[in-house]
Amino acid sequence: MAEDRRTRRTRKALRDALVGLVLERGYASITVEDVTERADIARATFYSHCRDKDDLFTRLTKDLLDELGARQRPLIAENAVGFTGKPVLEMLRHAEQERDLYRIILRGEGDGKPLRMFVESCVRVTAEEFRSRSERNGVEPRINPGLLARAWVGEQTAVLQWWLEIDDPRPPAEEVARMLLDLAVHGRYWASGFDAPA
Amino acid sequence: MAEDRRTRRTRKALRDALVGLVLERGYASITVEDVTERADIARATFYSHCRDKDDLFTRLTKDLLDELGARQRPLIAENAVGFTGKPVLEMLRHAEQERDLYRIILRGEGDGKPLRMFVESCVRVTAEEFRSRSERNGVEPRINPGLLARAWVGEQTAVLQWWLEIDDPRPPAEEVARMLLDLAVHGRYWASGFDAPA
DNA sequence: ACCAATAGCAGACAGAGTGTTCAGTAACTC
DNA sequence: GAGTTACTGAACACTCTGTCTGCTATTGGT
Repeated sequence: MAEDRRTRRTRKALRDALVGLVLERGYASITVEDVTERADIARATFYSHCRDKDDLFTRLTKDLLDELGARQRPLIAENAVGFTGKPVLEMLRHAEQERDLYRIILRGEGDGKPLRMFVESCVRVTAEEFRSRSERNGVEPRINPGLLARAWVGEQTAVLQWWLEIDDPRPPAEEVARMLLDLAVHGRYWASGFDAPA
Repeated sequence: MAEDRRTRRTRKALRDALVGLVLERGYASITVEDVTERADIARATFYSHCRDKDDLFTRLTKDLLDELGARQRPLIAENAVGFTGKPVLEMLRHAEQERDLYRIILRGEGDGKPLRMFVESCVRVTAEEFRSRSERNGVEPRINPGLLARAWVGEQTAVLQWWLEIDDPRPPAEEVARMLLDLAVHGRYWASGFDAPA
């Protein structure tokens, strides 16, 4: 038996209501009643789906991460050989589709819990990617691998957030991915316009 | 007339109580009464100092940023010539002194508002630094300057957070600063152990 | 087309937390 | 020491939470 149509409709309505309201007014200031009212759902029904507001937000985040993971997985294998930049590009595309949910997560709504889930998930993937690339190419990292992974994820996350908050003519995902790749390969010094390392 | 001693004591107690509690239980789950109880202050007194919990947290963040700004300002001028890495090092030192407050801000507590204040402040400083360095050295950035500043701040922030959450033998601030500088100059490709750009 | 299962509804409930007020008491500054 | 000011403790109405109730209407399976 597939999921009941009513359940599907309700979950979708709750999701849209939460995302929209958080985007407009901020997570802390919205009540469960605000959500149910916008979703056009009885308050009691809310509680038959989630324990509370946090629980709803956490589920949405988890689903998003699962979906992102599924889309990135096939690209990560080939990326382990050289830097293809494909996993990042895929993330940018996914983020553009799910823009509003990404925005509220990246803003740190919900006391940063969803953001931490997001970052942790990226770090796991990245650390594994780095490790397998090192091994495959027989090279040793020159700086602390923990720091390296965090730095890269931090860079991605910050750029992603910046990019998603631009609303009118956003640079295309491909261009942003290319800039991130340039930054990775040549460093910030080069990117600022300098030619030789200090 | 200097600030009343009672006021000073109360503010300090509120600060310590808030920071401690948020660190232990998370921002959303603590009440004003929790704070006043730990601070050993009447609840009414709380409201004579701040409008609400958010207001208190925001003030603490603002004060922290002012202090950080004051410490970095003299170092930024000389950094505009070459990359000295001194402003970053100063931030690391400041963060180590004010570790717990930094930690809760960086975690995104308070729906990420303090974190956004922090990031925005860093971006302002960084963008200005980049701009003046370009001008002084007659070079043009090779990639979008907005992205560049965000990426650098994102990297710093992520590393800072990672570093502050390590509790036992934290690598010294100087070492972390050096790694960040290496990353900036040579890029992540080099840092992973590869020799030549792809 | 029907029927059992189940999702959703409206409304009521106690309990917790908020933000304000106020008269009384202590501590501080000068 | 006198006058000012900060803190106290208790009470207030209010909002939001999370749970529970009996009732209704959709739904998926056969």
